[in-house]
Amino acid sequence: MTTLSEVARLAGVTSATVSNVLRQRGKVGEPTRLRVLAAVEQLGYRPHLTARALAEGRAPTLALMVSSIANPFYPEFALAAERAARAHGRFLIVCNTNDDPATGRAYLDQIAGTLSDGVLIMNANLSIEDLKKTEQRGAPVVLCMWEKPDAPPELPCIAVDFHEAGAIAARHLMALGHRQIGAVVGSKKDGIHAPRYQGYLAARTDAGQKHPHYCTRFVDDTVEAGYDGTMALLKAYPQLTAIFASNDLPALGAMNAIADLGLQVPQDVSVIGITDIQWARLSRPALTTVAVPTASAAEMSIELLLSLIHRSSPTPTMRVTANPQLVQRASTAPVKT
Amino acid sequence: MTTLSEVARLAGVTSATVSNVLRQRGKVGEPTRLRVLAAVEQLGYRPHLTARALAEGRAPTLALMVSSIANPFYPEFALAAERAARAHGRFLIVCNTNDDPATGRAYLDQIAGTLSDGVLIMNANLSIEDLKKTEQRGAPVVLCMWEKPDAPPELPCIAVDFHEAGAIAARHLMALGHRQIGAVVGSKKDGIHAPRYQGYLAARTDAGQKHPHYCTRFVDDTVEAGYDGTMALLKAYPQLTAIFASNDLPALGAMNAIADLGLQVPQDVSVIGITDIQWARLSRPALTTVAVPTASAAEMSIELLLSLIHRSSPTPTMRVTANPQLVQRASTAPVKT
DNA sequence: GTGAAAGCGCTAACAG
DNA sequence: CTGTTAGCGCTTTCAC
Repeated sequence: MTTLSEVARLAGVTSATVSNVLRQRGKVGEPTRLRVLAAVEQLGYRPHLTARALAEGRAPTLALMVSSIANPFYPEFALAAERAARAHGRFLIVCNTNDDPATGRAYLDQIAGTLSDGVLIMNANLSIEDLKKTEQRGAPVVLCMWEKPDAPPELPCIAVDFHEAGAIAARHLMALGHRQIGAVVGSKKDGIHAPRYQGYLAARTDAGQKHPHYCTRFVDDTVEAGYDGTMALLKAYPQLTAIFASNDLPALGAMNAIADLGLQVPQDVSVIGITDIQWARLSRPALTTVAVPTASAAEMSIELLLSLIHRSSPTPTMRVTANPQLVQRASTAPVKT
Repeated sequence: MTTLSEVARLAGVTSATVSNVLRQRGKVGEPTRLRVLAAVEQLGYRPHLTARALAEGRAPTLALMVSSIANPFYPEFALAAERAARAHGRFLIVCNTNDDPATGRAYLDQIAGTLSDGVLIMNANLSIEDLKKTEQRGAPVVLCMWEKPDAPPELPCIAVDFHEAGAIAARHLMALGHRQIGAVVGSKKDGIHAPRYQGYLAARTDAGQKHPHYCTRFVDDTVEAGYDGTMALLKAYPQLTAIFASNDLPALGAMNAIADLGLQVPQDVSVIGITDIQWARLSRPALTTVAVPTASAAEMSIELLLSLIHRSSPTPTMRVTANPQLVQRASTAPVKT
């Protein structure tokens, strides 16, 4: 480990000067600058990020809280977030809360403001109070990909119009002539996917159709749960010609269930999801879905977080991503006549 | 941000004492201890991790270098690694090199030894020289899930017997009666998957069968490339009854290709992969594969890294994971007679 | 047992 | 332009 003062000694200057050279502060004579640079090169000096952060009064990283990076949706977000963080000279710490509030709190307590300057929150099962508390301690918090709220949000957030995403899915299915549609919602009734379902419902109502509540299953946001939910739905209501899933994972499970029932997607039953994760286009048939701008949401999240860190803006800001968009692939088709 | 000395002042002691209390150093009188604890509680004090690391002369995190966390294999590894790191009081920084050596080097230069005490290397397209250099600067490096080498490794590593994994896959296919087998290898001929292919080849040779080299395609390690490779193979050699893929991603692609050719897996063509990623059991049909102990490899990697950090052991150590194991699912079946 | 003091490696005024 | 002086918040001898 070679330090600043070692470089300084070799270059015959003081560490302050070396620091100035390295930080491009100007105000250093060309000859000394060159000498310093030579010494840096010779010694292979690299700044000590931890020390620098401490001296600068900031933390060296940003944190991303997710319930589990193994959920196929998060890596895509994390990748984009890391890139954006790097572009701003920051490193990203990924914190898996495992959906456990205690773990999440422990993370917040330990790193917010000390190891991380700010925290990105991706569904991590943390209470607003906990988040507000860490915010008050000086570590800004940004809610990533939250539902676009009616009222001003309680915390800074990047909002996605999931309600509209649900509506888009419903409209697509209806445009194909589907009337008997089953809904597989990947959360509790009032959970995280509720707005998507509401959007779906609203679109159907707007079209003068009613979706019977018994044609809906509230399940976990997994392939397996989507499988089970669809299985139950299709067994109870064989007349269903389409499945609306509130997320791609359950949608993929729905396709499996339909296949296991000896039916064909999309000839017998159409399936649509929401998000457009990587696997949506890799499945057979490729999944029709409503794409949500994941990467740009990640970038926006980082940018909002950094602006909060720098200006410590007190008012909760909200930024809305571009609108969800239909990605028509092979899992939806006109209803059989 | 409340600091140690603020706590000290409130408790009517000095910061050294507070530190002693917090670090459970003993040697503090019970009454003072209680007073300090009360002050900590009252002020909501939390140690400043960055400052602590600097004072202790260590870095506050560990780093994991991967080419891209969006590759479906890595999140599972990263999750396990993060858990293991947490269990040892460390935080994990995920570094996406995007397969670019320059990016990887930049990461090493910046964080190794300054922000991270050590680095886990998961296929990140970094040269051994670069890694040795960072090791010499005092930041231990561990190669994760490397091929089990014949010679002692140049760097500490967690080795997996991928050669055996390939052999297991071959034996399984042969046991089902397959003789006409196509191989789709997810790397260059001498690339990262070479040992798996060698293992496959060796097992076939041992069984007195020869695998014609023209029945092999070297492709990228992706679903799409596996699709293309299988497509080409099957069009050229319709007599093939099975596909050996060196990884699950190309294996999944192989299944898609077979389906698009109007054939059935496994009735017409069997498919086997290696790794057992999450999606292997979710595909339709579920993929038969040779499971590699990902999670335990991650734990072993963290443990080896930490032991290197603590004892700075100079000799490259190698630890071998448990053996790969066949996971028989629905994508393989006896050859049609 | 507790306090005083030095220092981790760096940055940021301020002097000269 | 360059050096001096203070810290950042914490840990760690070493006295008392």
